[in-house]
Amino acid sequence: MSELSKAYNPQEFEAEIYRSWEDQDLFNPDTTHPDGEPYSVMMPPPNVTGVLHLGHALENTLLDVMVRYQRLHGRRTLLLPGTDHAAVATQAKVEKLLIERGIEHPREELGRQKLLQEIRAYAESSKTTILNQIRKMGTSCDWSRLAYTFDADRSRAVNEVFYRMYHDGLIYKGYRVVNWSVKGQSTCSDDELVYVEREAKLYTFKYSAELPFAISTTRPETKLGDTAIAVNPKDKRYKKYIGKTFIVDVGAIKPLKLLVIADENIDPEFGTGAMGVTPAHSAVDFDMYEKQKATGAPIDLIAVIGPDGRMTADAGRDYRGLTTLEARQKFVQWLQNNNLLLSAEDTTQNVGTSDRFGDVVEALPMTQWFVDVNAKIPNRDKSLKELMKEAVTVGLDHDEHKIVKITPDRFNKIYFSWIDNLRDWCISRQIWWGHRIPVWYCNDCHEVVVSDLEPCTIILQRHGEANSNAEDFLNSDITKVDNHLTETGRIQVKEAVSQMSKVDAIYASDMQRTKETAAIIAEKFKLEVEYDDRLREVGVGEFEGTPDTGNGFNSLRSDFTVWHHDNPRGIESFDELKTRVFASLTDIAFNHPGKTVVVVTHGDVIRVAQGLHENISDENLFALGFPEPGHSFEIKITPVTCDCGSRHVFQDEDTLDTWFSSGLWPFSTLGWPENTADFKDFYPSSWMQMGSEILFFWMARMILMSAYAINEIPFKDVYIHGILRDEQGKKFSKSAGNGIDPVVVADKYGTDALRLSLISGVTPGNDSRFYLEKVESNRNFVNKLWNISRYILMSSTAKYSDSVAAHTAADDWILSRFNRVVDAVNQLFAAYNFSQAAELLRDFTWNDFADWYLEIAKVEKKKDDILIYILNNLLRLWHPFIPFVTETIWQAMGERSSIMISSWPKVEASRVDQEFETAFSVMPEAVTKIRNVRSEYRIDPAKKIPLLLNLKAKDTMLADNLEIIKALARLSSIEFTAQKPDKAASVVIGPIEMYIPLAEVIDIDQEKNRLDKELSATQTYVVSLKKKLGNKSFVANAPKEIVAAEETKFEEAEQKMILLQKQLEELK
RNA sequence: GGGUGCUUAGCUCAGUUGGUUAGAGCACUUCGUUUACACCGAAGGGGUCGUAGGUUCGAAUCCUUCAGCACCCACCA
Repeated sequence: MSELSKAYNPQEFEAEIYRSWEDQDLFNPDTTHPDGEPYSVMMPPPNVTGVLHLGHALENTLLDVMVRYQRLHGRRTLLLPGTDHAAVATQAKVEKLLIERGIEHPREELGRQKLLQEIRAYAESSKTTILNQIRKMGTSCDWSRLAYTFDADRSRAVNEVFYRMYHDGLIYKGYRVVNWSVKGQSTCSDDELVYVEREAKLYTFKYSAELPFAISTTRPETKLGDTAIAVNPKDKRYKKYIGKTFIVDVGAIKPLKLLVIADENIDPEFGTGAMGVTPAHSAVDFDMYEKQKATGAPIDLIAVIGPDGRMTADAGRDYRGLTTLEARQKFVQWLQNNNLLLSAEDTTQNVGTSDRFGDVVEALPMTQWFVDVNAKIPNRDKSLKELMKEAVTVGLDHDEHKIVKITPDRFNKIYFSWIDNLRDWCISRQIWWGHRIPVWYCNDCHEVVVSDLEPCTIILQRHGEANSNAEDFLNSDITKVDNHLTETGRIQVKEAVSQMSKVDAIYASDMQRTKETAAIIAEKFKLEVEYDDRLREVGVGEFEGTPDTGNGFNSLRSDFTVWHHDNPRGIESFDELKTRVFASLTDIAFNHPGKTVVVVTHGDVIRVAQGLHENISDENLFALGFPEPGHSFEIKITPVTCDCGSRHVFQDEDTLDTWFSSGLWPFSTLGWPENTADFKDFYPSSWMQMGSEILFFWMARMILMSAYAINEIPFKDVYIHGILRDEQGKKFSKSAGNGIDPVVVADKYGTDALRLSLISGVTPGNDSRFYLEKVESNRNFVNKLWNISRYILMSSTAKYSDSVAAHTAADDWILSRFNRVVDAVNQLFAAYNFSQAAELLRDFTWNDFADWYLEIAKVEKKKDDILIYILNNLLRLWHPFIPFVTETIWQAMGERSSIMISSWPKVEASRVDQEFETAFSVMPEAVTKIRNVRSEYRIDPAKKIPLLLNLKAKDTMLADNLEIIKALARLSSIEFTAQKPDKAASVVIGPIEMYIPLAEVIDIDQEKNRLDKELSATQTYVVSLKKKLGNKSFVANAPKEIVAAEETKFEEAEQKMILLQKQLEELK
């Protein structure tokens, strides 16, 4: 043991320990506790492209503390790790990077497949980073079950739920007002909006001079699309106009027909009390539009703003093509010119901005996919909304086992109010990075096909560089077998192969260069190559052997119309090429559903292949790019057949809201919809944990999805944590520049210290602060524990035993204390008070154990077995919080298997004796008081001094433990006396009087002063107790125990007071 | 506009169903190389628990008022 260094150096151990846990497969519940009671937690998946920030570090710590605690209890504990593809966030991020690289319009310039490829590549490389950072935090998650919201298994779950919901009538395609990000060219959900307060002008105007009333707006330009005027039905001023239609011409393409309608929500006090209704550009107004439609007095809907953020043709000749801001100025000017503008007041308003793209979101009417939260689910007579409510109140189907318990429970209220205001959930997005909506449209009969079939992933691999590429000549003649791959080409292919992980089949064009390419791939995966002549390069006709560049083939084909349907100079027409390529790939997809297939082929074929199942014109299709030699594209083709028998379909272009897949996380991670063993064992999960900010995004959706798809709650308990703030209480953010990288902190102070710091001060649902002083303090503690262990291991030879015998009072005391601590820690864990549990342990470790018991042990000796016993158990209590240092010490103690899979200490109730603990407390008290006197009289700490005790002390624990007092207070002798000596400092503890003869340093005045101070404090106390006990109501009403306790306190205090008075007397 | 949380020592926070002379860590003061630890040890100073009321024998704790701070929600056009 002597080789342990004086200070604990975490860098020396942490990485190695984590590796050894992984090597022993200790995170896998099947390895460690195959027969235990299951306990499962799904890690909230961080974004693939993210880097670990303090929030993640906190989550990981909380999860890991809990999970290690459960594992120590012998449960079959699973912490399942994963990442989220984070649709919008990731695409926005990669697009930004591409723009920085000079690609100004990534979507237009790269096209769908190529952009997806860029995003995928970025996501994959980034994923490794965050997963390694999670390892760094010491998180004990089972890497063998790693999941990703965008992998094949999770995609399957997504499609399955979509399929079911669609057929249950819960998913519909509708034309409604949605939130539209012009910058992102996509919808976003209500929850993805960030409201920003900004200055605005509130304009009040009349549509025309004839109109009897004015309206107010902050967005005059939208008024070009107004179709109604809403007033409060009780508003006397306007009542008479309700039902009337006014025709006004404000410059839009045609005069506006404005119907005056009644709406309860109109506040007569606001503005003029009349509101211009713009159904196309306000969700609220759209509701009125729907209502009017239902009541048989429909109003129009005129979209005056388009998806490009500019005014449409319907806005009128003068406005068409203007930005909204330009249109606003113009319209206001027009109002002014016509004397219609009554006022323009400054005001502030909250505008919704896109969470990810940052631009102000427009409300636009569009056809999108929605989840209907109010429709009854077939055969269940309940809506999704109702299920979401049941899950946190009475339990699903009134089953009390199916209740999600939220900690802290005040979040229930917030959750309910959110549900009450929930609108149908817009789930379609126009970005490309995400789960493609599993809907196809038949090109032949135009029916909609919704399929739950698994897609075939096709890697379109272009052959490596061949002679024809290197030397620039065209080759589509199959008989020409001397066109081999070049050395460069072979290297390209080998590089490509190294990127492929799982391949189930290989198809290839039967030309020489593709054959050679396919052979290299086949070799790695030990597969036979299937050749398909439909995958050959486009026929170049008369141009065989001529250069690819220049005036030949290329210039001929530059006019698409020439060869679209025809074969000029013998070249293959686009129609022929497309037909054979689509047919080949369709066959492949139908033969390999759910599999990954490599298709080795040529540039033009790959170009065309991208159009399979896409609604894209031939011209645009041919305008797409294709990869360089040796590179590849990946497409997914689902083997869909329309009811009419046609396979000629194209897929809906939209992707799903990322929260659709996140909502499935609790069960998609376990292999659902397969009824896997994991799903049976670990579902519903035991605990879920999240920040309050994603309560709605995520928790609500998980409950919705689980209740719908499985009729089960996703997790039993959900723990809401707050966010971390800096020392000033500010949020950590890039813009504020106050970011702290947890990995850097872990490197410097150790992961254990970081973990302790993260959870310290954390209480359920509340924010907490994080700063480096905290980490430093915890680093110090870790070092303290290290040194406690070092001392015990160096000085003791005992072997650990479960049963130890107490020999002295100190032994009984520490064992009683220890067992009480275990009990208290258990209770704190049950209440999710991790911070307090750690604090309690720290207090016990540092004060009781190190400062007192260890010091006593140096005096009493022969305590090896108890020291080892406490240390061993203490390490296990600490392990969930500080896994690395506890494992390091554990191994140093000679334990063979990991502390991770040891067991949680049991409370031995028989060891607990609180009365004894109280009686023992006289010991530290006496020592402290003597030290106090020494300090006050500035006695050299090294000098030993004598002590005298009054005879009463003989009846206390002091008398039996004089050696301890002597050593800890550095005394030369202890004797009993009936009389106070002269020139001595005196101290009172209960009935005990202690005298320290200090002839040479004693100062009567100082001593008087000292005693006086204590006496007056005691007197005040005695008086207050006397008063309390003199209060008849108190004695009559307070519980007997309380009164008795107060009486005891009074007697003790009075006794002390008398003794102090006596001592003071003697000084005079 | 509605809602939630917070306000306790210089700082960061504990304080369980109302009953201890209100606690901890950091910081501060004084002292200290006694062979586990200076990332340490010893001793000490420091709070009328945001304000004003109320309930109670008894309030940091329960109720009400007000103030400040933070956050969430909302269609004031």
